[in-house]
Amino acid sequence: MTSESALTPMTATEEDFVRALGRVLTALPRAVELDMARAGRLPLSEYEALRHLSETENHALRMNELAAAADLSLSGMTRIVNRLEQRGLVTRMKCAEDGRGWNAVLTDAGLAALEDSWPVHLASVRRHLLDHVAGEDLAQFTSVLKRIAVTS
Amino acid sequence: MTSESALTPMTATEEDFVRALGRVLTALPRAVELDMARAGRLPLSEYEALRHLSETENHALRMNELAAAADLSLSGMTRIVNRLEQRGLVTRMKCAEDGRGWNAVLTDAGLAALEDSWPVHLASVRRHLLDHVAGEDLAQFTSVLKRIAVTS
DNA sequence: TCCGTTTGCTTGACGCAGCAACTATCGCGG
DNA sequence: CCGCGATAGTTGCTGCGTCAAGCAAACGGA
Repeated sequence: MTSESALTPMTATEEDFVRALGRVLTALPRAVELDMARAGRLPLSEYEALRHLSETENHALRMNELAAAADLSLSGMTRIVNRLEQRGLVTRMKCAEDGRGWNAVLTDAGLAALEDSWPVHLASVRRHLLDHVAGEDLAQFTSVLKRIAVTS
Repeated sequence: MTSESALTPMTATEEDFVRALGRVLTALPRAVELDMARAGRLPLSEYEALRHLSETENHALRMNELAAAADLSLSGMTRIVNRLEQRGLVTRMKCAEDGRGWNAVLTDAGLAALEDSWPVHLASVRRHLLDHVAGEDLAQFTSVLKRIAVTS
């Protein structure tokens, strides 16, 4: 962010690309969120949290791991887990090895809610995203996306 | 969203792609926003609003046009313009042809703020995004992105 | 010309996420 | 074994953006 560099303005192609991406950035999560809401399923943030839990051995994760996995601040994740806990989809269990730590643990009801939601989520992602990239080189896209996501 | 279809689960490639995109979706705007904040410049939402205004003939847009351009709800744009107006970066002028309408008009101070911010914005976008797609086929990406963004 | 509907915008209430500040625990150096 | 910095997590505060309700102007039919 030092301003010593020349700062060539964007080319028309770059400009076009950035704007198109910007539009996807706002439109896509909104569309999926809407589909989930309309179907009376979990909001995306909660869905993602439960999904990450469901993917571990013991259906449990430390708060900070969960936050990192979901790309959320720790405080944000605290509030999500609060909500989930109040509805019985998750339990908090003190971490045995580290007295400061807490594990968010998926309950049976949580797993059920996740399984109830995933078809809606999948259909939405298919419709809004995957259907539009059919026939493209997904691996190529993925590698580019990963490079982008890596940056500070 | 009708559940009649078979709902094939994602392949590993698709899964990977969706996750990578998800990460960019959250990380990229956050990174740019942070750069702007650290440099003491405009937040992204205000920057975009001013930018859209600056791109018109008379540096003015109706509220609903501005909201649509920025992919924001009308009420959201009302609040942004409120903020901008309080700081003198924008003025509201009653629309001549339609008594219900208001134009958001870029002031000199607004233009100055925009010009002050754009190098930071550009550098940030270069660093977080464009640098990582150098040598790729941007036009191809753009066309895919546009297809995605179109969906309901 | 008058009334009902539609449109443009604002406001109120709400929920969400982030940062900063705080508490509690850990673990290391002396 | 004490003290101190680092780490885990929660809470207060704030800003932002959405939806729903409200208000005012415009339009269109009778």
